[in-house]
Amino acid sequence: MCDIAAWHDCTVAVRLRAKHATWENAIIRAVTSIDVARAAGVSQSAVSRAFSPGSSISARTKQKVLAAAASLGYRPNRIPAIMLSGRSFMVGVVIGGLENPFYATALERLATALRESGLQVLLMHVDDALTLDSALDRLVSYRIDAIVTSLAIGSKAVVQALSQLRLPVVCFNSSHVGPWISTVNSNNHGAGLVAARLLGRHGMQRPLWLAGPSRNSASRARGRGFCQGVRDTGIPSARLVRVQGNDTYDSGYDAIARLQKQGIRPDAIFSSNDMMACGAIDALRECMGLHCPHDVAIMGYDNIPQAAWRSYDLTSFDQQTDQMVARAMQLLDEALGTQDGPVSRTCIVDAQLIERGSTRAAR
Amino acid sequence: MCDIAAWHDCTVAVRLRAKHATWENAIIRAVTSIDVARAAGVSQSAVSRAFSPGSSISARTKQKVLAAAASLGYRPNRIPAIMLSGRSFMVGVVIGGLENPFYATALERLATALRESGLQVLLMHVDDALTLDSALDRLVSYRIDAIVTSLAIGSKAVVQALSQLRLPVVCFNSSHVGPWISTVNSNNHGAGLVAARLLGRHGMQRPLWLAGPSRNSASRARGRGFCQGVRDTGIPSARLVRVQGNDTYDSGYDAIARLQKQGIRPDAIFSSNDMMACGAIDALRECMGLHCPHDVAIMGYDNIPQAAWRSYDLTSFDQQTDQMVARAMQLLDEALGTQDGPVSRTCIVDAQLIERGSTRAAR
DNA sequence: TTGTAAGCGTTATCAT
DNA sequence: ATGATAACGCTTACAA
Repeated sequence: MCDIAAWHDCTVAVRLRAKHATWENAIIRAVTSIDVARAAGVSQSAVSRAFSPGSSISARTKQKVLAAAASLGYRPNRIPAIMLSGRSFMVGVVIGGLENPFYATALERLATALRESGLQVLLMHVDDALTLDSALDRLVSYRIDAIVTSLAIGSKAVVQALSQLRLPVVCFNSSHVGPWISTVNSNNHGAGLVAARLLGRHGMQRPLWLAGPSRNSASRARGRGFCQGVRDTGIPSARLVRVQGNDTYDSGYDAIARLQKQGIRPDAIFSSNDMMACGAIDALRECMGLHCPHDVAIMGYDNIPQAAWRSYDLTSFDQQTDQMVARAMQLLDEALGTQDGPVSRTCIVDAQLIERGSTRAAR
Repeated sequence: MCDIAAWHDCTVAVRLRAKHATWENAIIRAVTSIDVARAAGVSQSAVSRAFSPGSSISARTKQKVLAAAASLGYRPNRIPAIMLSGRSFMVGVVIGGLENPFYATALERLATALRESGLQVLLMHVDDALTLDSALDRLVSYRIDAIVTSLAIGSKAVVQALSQLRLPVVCFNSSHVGPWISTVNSNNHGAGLVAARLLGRHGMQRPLWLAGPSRNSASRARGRGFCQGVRDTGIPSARLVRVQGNDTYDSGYDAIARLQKQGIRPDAIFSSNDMMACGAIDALRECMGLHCPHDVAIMGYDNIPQAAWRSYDLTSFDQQTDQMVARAMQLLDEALGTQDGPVSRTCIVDAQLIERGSTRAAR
C-alpha cells in the first residue's frame, strides 16, 4: 500500500507541516486571480480568460487584466487546474546510475523534450529496487500523468508495481512489457551481431564478452547477439570467454586483471558498455602489457563522451538518444491521448556503429 | 511577465487540454477519499485522519478505513493539500551541463537528499539563460516551495529574476547573492592557493592556468587563488600563462594544441576543471610529446570519476558534494522555516585535495 | 472519537 | 463579451 506514513516522518516535511497546521499563522498569501479581478474591476472569470489564449475576451478587458496582474505580480496557479482536470502535466521521471555519462546525457535530452512538450519533470532518483515502491507512491500522490524511466526494468515485481498504477509508463531498454507499459529499445541484439562481424574482420580468434549485470536485459541481448555473431564467423561458442562486470569502469578493469591471473589473453573484446571498456583498456595495458588496438581490438556500447577521448579512442555503438527520446515522446503522446484502455507498444531503434581507433589496426 | 501563452502552444499540452475541455468525456475517475469513506461506512474526515499520523482516531476505525482503501486501490491525492497549505513540498531544481559528470553526480546526491527530506524534485533543465525566464514561470505556476540550482549564476539579470520570485533560492558556487538567495560555495580561492603551493613543491617554473568560461565565477575565483599562490612561490605574475577554455574536454585539448603552435611549454598546469585537464593531458602527449607527470604536473578540479581512471590518474580537488548538499539542505530548511522575510546566507566548504599520479613524480 | 461544513484558486458552464 | 456559480478532493475548525 501507500507509505504515506514514511513520508510524514521526513524532517523538512514535518517542520513545514507543523508550521502551517493552523490558518492563523499563514505565510504571505500569494496574489490570486481574485485580487487581480478586484484591482482590474472585472470578474474572476475575466482574469482567467485573459490568461487563456483563444477564449472570448475583448482586447480592452484583457489589457486591463494584464496591467493589473503585472502591477500586483500575479502568477497564475496551476494547482487548481490539476484538481479540475485530473491532469497535472507532470511526468514522473525515474532514473538511476547517473554516474554513467550515458544516462546523464539521456536525462538531459529527455528533460528537454518533455519541457518542449509542455510537460514538467517530477524527478525521482532511485538507488535500488527497494526505494522504487515508496518512490512511486509519492509520485502518484502528485497526480502525475505518466512515468518515464530509464531504469532497466528487470524484475517482474517492478513491472507489476508499475502496471498496477494504471498510468502510462514508457521505458528505455526494458525487456519486460505489460499493460500500460511501452518501451523504446536499442537494437541490442543486432549490435552484438555487428560487433562480432567487425571484430571478425580484424582477425578475432579469442573473443571476450564483457557482460553487464545479469539483471540488465539490454546487456543480455547484446551478449546473445555477440555470441551468435561469433559463431557466424566460424569460431566455436566454447572459445568465447564470458566475463561478468557491473557496468562500472572498475569492474571492467578488475575483470581483465582477473583474466591475467588465469592466463587468458583475448584478442577481441566486446564490452556491454563503454565504461567497462575503458577500464578494460587500462587494465590490458597495466596488467597484461597489451595495447589497444595493436594487440587487442575493443568495442563498447553507448558512445559516451569518454569513448572519444584520445586515451581511449574507443569504437562504440551510439544509441541515438535523440531518436530514442523522440520515439519515447511519441509513445507517451499516444498513451496520454488514448482513452480506451492501457497502451503497450515497443519501438526498436538501431544503434549506430562509431568506428574509432580501438578497432582500426589490421593485426 | 508570465509566458503562459507559450506554454499553451506546446503540442502535448494542447492535446490534453482539448481532450478534457468538457466534463463529460472525463477519464477514469480516480478513487477519492469519498469513495473510501462510503465503502468503510465512515466520514470523509475519518479517511483523512486514517492517513494522517498523529491524528485522533480509534484503531478500529483506522482499520476499517485502511481495509476499504486497500480494496479500492485508493491513493491519497496531495494536490488539494497544496491548495490548502500553499506548500507543495516540491522544489524546483534548475540544472544544466549534465555532460559534466560532476554535475550529474551532484544532481544525484541532491535528488537523494531532497527525497529524504520529503521534498519532490521538479526538474528544469536549462541550456542557456534565455530558457531560464520562461522555465521559472512554469516552475512557479506549480507553486514550488523553493529553487535549488547548480547553475553558476553569473549574470546580474538572472539573480534579479530569481529574487523577484520571492521564493527561497539555494545556489551552488554562485558569487552573486541577493535577497532570497543563499549559496554554498567550494573554497575555490583557497584551492587555487593550495594548487600553486603543491605545484611549487614539484619544481614549477612555467605555470599555466587553464581557465573555465569567464562567466563562471567559481573558475574566476580558482584562477585568482592560483595566481596569488604562484606569486607566493616567487614566480612573477607575468610568467603565469593563462589560457581560456570552456570547461569541456575538447577545449582543454585545443588550448594545449594552440600553445604548442606558439612554442609555449608549461611545466605545471592547474585546470579549472577535470574535463579540461583530461583534454590537456592527451594534447600534451599527442601534440607536444610531453608526458604527465614526468614532463608536466597537472591538477584539475571536481574529482570526477574519470580523474581516477588509470589513463589520467589526475590530482584533483574534491568539492565534497555530500557536504555541500548537506549544507544546501540546511540553508533550504532555514529559508523554508523562516517567516520573517527573505533569507540570504553563504556557506563555504573546503575542497579536499586528492593527490594522484599527475603530480606525484619528482622531476 | 467522530461527523459536518467551509475553504483552498482556478476553470467550465450557464445565464445575461 | 461578461459575470455568477459550481465543482475539483482534500484538510481542518468546530460541534456533537
